[in-house]
Amino acid sequence: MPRKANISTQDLTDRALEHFWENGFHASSMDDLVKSTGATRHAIYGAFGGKKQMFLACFQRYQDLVVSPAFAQVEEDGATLEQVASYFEIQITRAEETALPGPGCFVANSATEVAPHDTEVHAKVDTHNTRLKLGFLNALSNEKPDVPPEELEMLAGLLVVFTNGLWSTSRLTKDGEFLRTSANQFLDTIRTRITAP
Amino acid sequence: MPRKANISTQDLTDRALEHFWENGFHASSMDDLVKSTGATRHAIYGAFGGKKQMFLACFQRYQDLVVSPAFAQVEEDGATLEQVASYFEIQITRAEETALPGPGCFVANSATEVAPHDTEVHAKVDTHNTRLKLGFLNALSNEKPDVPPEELEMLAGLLVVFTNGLWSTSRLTKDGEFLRTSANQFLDTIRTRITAP
DNA sequence: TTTGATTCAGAATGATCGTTCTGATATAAA
DNA sequence: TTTATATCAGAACGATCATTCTGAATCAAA
Repeated sequence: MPRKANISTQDLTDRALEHFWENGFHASSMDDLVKSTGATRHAIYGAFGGKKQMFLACFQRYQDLVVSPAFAQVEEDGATLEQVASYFEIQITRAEETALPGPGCFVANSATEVAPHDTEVHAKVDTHNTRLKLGFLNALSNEKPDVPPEELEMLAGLLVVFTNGLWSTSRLTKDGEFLRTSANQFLDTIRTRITAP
Repeated sequence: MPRKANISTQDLTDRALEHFWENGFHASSMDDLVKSTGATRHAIYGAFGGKKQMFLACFQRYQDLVVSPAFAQVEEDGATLEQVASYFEIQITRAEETALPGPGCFVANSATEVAPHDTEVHAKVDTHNTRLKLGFLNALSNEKPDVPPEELEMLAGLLVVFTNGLWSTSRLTKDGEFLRTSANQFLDTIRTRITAP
């Protein structure tokens, strides 16, 4: 038998993330993960300690690899709804280039599959959603600083709800253009709302 | 004459539905289901044939017991966005009276947890979402018959996306009032959109 | 009552799970 | 080379899963 190549923990995490993302936590057995990562059980348990800890590492990796690169622009000082639109566009394009219907959002999936029965994952999902809301609020208050803060907060919450709905839908539809127009139309309704008297 | 069962199949389904709804498919073991339904394994396998078939029966029961009573009004001939608002109100109130964060929507949960790896469940989820979209389209076209049909269809799709987002959020937030205002504000933006030039 | 069918509670079964262990093999320093 | 360490492939382990089976208990009809 040919000996397996040594794999860095980061590569290992990347490959595990891909598998968890596609299949979820429960449907990913250690046998599957050994096969799809190309690592040995020894390497996996040495690097993470167990399946659950590997999953948490993948959660963090997803933030760094997928969420942050697309969402950082929304969190920047001068960001407006244009950056929010760009965030949606990036994610939808990525989904189109990968698969539709596709694996959706790793965090949103974890929210329904794992979080309800695991406090650690629940906390991580909460943190992510708070981050989204604060980012959206940043963009909204730059877009229209004169709108009352409580209304902007409400709209930021609305955007988080809609985002979750988008990823949910991306697991069922093969129509990327529908996701795109949904996002754009929704942003349009937000825009007209804060522009109207 | 066959002996009368201690638990009717419908009661059995109701109790199984409750457990599946709260815990999902993978986290519900047959041991759990035997305990929570009060039925024997013999009764369960006799009535359904297996875990998966019992789950599908619960899926149908959820439509009849939860979806239809709330959504039928949206599908009626004269329905407008007022009925859509009432649909959201009913579901949010039920969630508040049950638990928040709560089990969300059985269909939406199945969509992320089961559907991606099970064609039968996938088809049932698709059917449900199509039903939602057609209902919303019915209400929208009654509300403003003069708006171009393609725009109404787009808005109906938007409503489905938002609905999925709402149930997703209801699994994380304990703030029912936030769900309520989100739904109402979103409906408001839809209303102003089809009223504006 | 007796009989035969039916449902009971729970043990048995075989598969699969996450995790640990074993013995072989490669690598690096001497 | 020799030796020590690290990593390999994969078997072994105990727990748990869905499903089937067993024998006692219950019921309907004779």
